[in-house]
Amino acid sequence: MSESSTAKRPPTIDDVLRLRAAEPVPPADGEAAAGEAAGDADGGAAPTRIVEIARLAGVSPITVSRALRQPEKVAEAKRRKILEIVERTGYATNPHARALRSGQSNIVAAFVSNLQSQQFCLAVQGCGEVLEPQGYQLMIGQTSYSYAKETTMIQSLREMRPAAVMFTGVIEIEENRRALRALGIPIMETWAYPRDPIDMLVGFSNIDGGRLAAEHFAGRGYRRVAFIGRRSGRGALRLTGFREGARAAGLDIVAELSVDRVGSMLDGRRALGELLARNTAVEAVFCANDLLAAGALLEARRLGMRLPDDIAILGFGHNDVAEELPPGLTTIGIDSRDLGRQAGSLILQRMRGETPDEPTRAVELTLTRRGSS
Amino acid sequence: MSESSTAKRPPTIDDVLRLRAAEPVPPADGEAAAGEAAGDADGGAAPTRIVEIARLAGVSPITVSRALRQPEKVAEAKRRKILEIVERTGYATNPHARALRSGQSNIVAAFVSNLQSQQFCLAVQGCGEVLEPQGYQLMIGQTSYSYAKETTMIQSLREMRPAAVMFTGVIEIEENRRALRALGIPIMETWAYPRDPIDMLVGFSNIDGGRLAAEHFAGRGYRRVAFIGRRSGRGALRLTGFREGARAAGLDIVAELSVDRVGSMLDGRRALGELLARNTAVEAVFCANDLLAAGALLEARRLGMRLPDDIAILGFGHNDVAEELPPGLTTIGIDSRDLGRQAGSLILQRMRGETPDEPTRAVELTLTRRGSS
DNA sequence: TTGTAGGCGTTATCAA
DNA sequence: TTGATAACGCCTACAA
Repeated sequence: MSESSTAKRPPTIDDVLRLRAAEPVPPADGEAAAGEAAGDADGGAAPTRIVEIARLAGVSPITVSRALRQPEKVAEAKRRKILEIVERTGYATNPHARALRSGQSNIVAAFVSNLQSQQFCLAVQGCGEVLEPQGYQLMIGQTSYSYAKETTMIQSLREMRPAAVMFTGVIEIEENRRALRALGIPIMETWAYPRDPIDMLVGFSNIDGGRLAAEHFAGRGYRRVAFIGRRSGRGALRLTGFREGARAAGLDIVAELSVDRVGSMLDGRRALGELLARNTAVEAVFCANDLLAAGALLEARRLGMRLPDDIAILGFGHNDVAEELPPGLTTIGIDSRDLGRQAGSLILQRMRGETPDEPTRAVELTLTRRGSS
Repeated sequence: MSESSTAKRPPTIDDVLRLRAAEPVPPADGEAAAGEAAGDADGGAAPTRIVEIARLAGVSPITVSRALRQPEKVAEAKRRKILEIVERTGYATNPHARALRSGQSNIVAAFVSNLQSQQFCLAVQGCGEVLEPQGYQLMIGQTSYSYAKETTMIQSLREMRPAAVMFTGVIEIEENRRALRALGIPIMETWAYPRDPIDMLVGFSNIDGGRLAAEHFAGRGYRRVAFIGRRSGRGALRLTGFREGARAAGLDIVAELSVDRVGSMLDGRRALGELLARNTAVEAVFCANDLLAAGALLEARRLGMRLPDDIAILGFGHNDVAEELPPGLTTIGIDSRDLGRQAGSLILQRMRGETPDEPTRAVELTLTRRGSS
């Protein structure tokens, strides 16, 4: 994009001004409190142990514990008094002591393939919305689409001892699947629809997504179509479905271009350039994700093509920035936040010892048509 | 963007196909292992207590503990043997027991203003890169630019008892600042340069950023300039600097448009439309963040304006998707991942009981010029 | 350099 | 419905 060079992909920097940010030098103040172990703040230090509450309430510690965890087992009056004291003093249970004794952590680990992905983050947010009000905390990690990293993270789960784990994806490596099962905690996979989820699943069929893309193209009257995407993971599934759909509808797949990275507009741009250079008279392109599609769309327009007449572009993933690009990107996707919420509520049920009657769920894929197709 | 309607902001959906994703129904398998407490997996269950390692190594538990935490205090041979056994058996320390006894958690809480922000996520990733190899785990929360949410989260920190906290922002509310100090743990603020950080800071001056914007416009010969951004938080600081710089350079600020949301292309688009409707003969617009700038840029081009001749646009934040938009967005920003790394290493020092000699650091602001200015 | 004794704060278990 | 007792697994303090 930089300058007018079109070949160079890493956007060259035309002009860089450097400025050492220097507001009037701040005194290295504020150090006072931090660093010490037990900051005692403003006098009214909150109690740190359950016995202190017990003393104030005139009951035994275990009763306070019950009032907090199983309120129904404590007499109305006592319970009210205890909770009032807890509230007033700002007492907070020590989660480490609790986890140690009960074997129940309040941490739920969430692994995203890529923290930069809007949709994955939305799913995690949705999951957090359900779990946090119940006192659980999400610990977020990134697998970076790397099996090695995934394996490392799963190892570290053994140390972390979370109450449950969720992934924005499915675990393919058998060894990792075994390791996860061995944790003996609820496991949530998402974003695909494998036959044999490890434990619970809120997913959708990427193959169906690809098929839907082909059907959409067929319905709009395009016949010469192409695919841009990764050849592994979900990209491969979307391609599989796209091929099936194309065959069924009698479309010609004139090219399948593979890219290495996920979420790269530049790769999409380059791939479209390459596709056009092949002179395949392609009419419509399905990109396995929205950022690739955004790159392709920008490149097409840069070359003076009109969408969708000269070429149609279809993305995947409901990325709202990409979809804003004129003339609007048609895209297939799911409601990621809702997926996250569903995942969260299943996890919650499982953590409570209930048995969800439907531990494997499918969410709806939708195609949103805009100007690009 | 939808259809050809230009007024409606929430992109209308032209056409929605629904498809119940239905791969061949998967057997609700995989349930087997999960749900139970102590999954005993494949026979070779890893030891869960330090005594088991001690027994295998023929030493006392405390020696194993030392070999793990303070290896230099254990004789070479014993240490090697112990670590070999730990490695081989896959023993993992129970973090809860450890935290309970030592008072040292291995959890670092990180709060981002918005999980959807590429730059904030990058900073968190950078911080994690430094902390994770040292055995710390990042727990990520979102404050949603809401003081109320911020207060709630800070409350929950009392329960969580992390080893340190980092924010992609600074804490303004005095009550929250007090509450944080009272935690007695290292606190890291970022993304601004206040005079009185709570504890540690890796930041930059948003005022300088605004000033830099004005200077850039002056240098390029624009005189009639405008601002689009929030009137609170960092947006307000950037505006302050922009005003100062404009005054110093003799520029006319012909308009200051405020938006309510952060990270909204639509708001940027609308604001630019409004600005142009005012007929102020504006030559250059500084948008307080890149997504606003992207919206403004798209709107300008939709109206057939050429950049930068008809209008120049300057963003803030180094968002790489926004900056890809033709003709390339000029933007001011920092290296967020590096900021995160610096923050991480300061936090690390503090957690180790060292006293960083420079607990308040400034990172470099850079202006990257592309086609839009 | 290694070990012994004991407690961190909570909750499971059993008894009243 | 409430309480006494003990134990979760580790590490601090002190001793050898």
